[in-house]
Amino acid sequence: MSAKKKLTIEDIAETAGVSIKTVSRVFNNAPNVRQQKRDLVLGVARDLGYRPNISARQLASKRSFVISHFHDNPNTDYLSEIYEGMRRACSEQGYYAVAEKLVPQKGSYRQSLLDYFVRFEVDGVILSPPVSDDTAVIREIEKRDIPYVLISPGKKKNNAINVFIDEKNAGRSITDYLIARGHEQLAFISGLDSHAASRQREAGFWEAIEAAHLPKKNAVRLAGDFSMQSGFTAYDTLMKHAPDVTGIFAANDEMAVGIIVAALGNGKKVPQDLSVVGFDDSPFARAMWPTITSLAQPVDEMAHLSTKKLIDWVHAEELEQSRFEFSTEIIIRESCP
Amino acid sequence: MSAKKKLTIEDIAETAGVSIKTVSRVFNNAPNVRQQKRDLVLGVARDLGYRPNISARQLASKRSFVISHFHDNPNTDYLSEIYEGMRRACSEQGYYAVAEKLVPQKGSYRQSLLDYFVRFEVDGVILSPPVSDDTAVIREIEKRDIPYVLISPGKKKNNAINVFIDEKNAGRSITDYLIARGHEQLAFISGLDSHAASRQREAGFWEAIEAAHLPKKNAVRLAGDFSMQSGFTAYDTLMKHAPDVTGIFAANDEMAVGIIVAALGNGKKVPQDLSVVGFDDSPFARAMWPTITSLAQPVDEMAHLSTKKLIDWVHAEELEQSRFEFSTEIIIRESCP
DNA sequence: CCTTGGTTTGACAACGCTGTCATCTTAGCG
DNA sequence: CGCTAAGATGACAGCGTTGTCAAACCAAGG
Repeated sequence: MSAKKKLTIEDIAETAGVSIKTVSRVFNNAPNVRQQKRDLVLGVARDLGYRPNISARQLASKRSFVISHFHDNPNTDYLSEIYEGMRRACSEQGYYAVAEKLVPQKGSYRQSLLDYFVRFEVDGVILSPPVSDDTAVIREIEKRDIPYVLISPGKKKNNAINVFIDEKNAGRSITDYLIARGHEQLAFISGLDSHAASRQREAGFWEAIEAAHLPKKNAVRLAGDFSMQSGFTAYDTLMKHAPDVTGIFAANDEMAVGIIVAALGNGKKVPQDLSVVGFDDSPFARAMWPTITSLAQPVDEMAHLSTKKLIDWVHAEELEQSRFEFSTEIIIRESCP
Repeated sequence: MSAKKKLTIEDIAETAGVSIKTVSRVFNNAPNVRQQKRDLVLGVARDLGYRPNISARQLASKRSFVISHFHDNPNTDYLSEIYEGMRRACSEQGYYAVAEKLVPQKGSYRQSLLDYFVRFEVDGVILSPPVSDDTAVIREIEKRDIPYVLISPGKKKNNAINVFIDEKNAGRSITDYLIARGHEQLAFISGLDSHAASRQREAGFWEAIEAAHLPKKNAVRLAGDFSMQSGFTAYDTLMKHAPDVTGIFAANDEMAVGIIVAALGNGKKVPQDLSVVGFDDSPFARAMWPTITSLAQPVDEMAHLSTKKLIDWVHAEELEQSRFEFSTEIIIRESCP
């Protein structure tokens, strides 16, 4: 219950017997400080429980210590994971993480971004789909020389941090998994063809079929649109045209739910009669029963790493590495154990 | 593409022909400024596009201009809505909205909160369930005299802003709706009894039955646990013991999904043979097909209003009104049109 | 027309930090 | 052992606001 007075850089400087500037250098990881002093200052600061005042830093350095995530994605689960990853990285470095939903106008998020820039200052920006594919937005950010991250962009940019997974490879590996579980009659339920990701996942599917030397006729492709209902419908079609299929790969979890519901309604047991795998590891995959085996992106980790690299970039004024590919993980659950 | 130099309070003072202090007063809505000057300053500021520098404000005023939402709720949809409501209110007043997930230790979020307070300064706090029921957390916040909001708290506090809905009334109104649609044989699927909200919703259910003068035997209650699967199971029980039921009220949307899936599998048509309503208006209610009629809380609005009131409180140093009850809305969809 | 006391306005010193630049050390070399 | 250049350290002036307190103004009463 001690009345902890607010510590300033001067308190630290005084008890460490150095100038405030040296303390400042230590806290900014500036070069040209003897290791011994660095340790001394750090020790004193820790003992006293000192933290630099963000506002004063901002004011003096003209930096904002704010990293902003611009998005427009209805998948709140995805957004939350990104936010959490950002928050951790920011918190480690004394930055603030903020998220802003952009509103499209005439097909671009540009105006919405400009509205934001009038009001707030940011040191770094993170863009997630679909904003990460808005060239007008990217242009505005580059014009201001703000370091930025593109999460899963349609096309990667060299002067930005790109974080992504290999969609094709992911489709390949989950199909490999189905095959490894003994399935030889497979089906792929596609999402909307306009989504590049769906097409790439499908490419992975066919690659796996080929690699396993399964005859082409053992595999079918059905068109879906990412909705539960399209999964439901796909099941009917499947029973009509390829009733021997035992393993299904749906391009997202919602369609997997639809398939399972249809199968259950049709008296089939999942996974005994029919195994199903999804994609995205969404809340649906966890809430459905049987729970759904699904392919997960390490979204939190992607956000964490890229935020860290972004802050490094802010400090270094130079981009070191521009591409970070992440590997995916198959979350094994009841629908295909 | 003009190189817009950064404006300071001095620029405004100069072109308005007043002192910087007067400009400051205007922007802080301080008393004792002649209306005429106030308008003059505001006009000049608008013309030049001036915005006060947040960091300088923070530094000089020792306020942080940060409102923080502490939570630990897996429902990201709910969190996102809160964040969006906060963000709008904050943005209107030049505040930053941040969200922080607290981690329980030994059953309390206290330590996690303290860790945060060591690192950051906040002007106001928003707590949502389950954090809003952690008395140790509330004590820490009160100890620091930080204005705070409790969203849907178990017990309301007089020296805090409480925002909530009347759960019982909500249960009543959605049951009324079922009855109004002509259903006379009803069932309620409960959630976990440990959740006060579930019990209150049920109370509303029975109140509606009584008000409609339906015989008690026309209504049954089945125990669920908020999971999809428990809804699925409940359906079987229902068919065994009360096959005449035509209208079901599930205490949340996930159980409603389970019920519908079971019914579809059983060859029943929803809503023709069986009507189902849920609660929470979650993403499941929108993604399922048939889409699910559900009761929605105005979460965004609740967050927006309470954030606004919270900021008022920060400025006024005094709490005006402590309770804000919100009314709910029935979102009519296909499962009970 | 002068007081009086409240209202309005302004001058100036903080606020806690970083940038700049000057000064002091130190290691390396002839 | 002295000289030099690079490295380490410090003094001090901002950064753009608000708080404090003093000064100027103004209306009303005597």
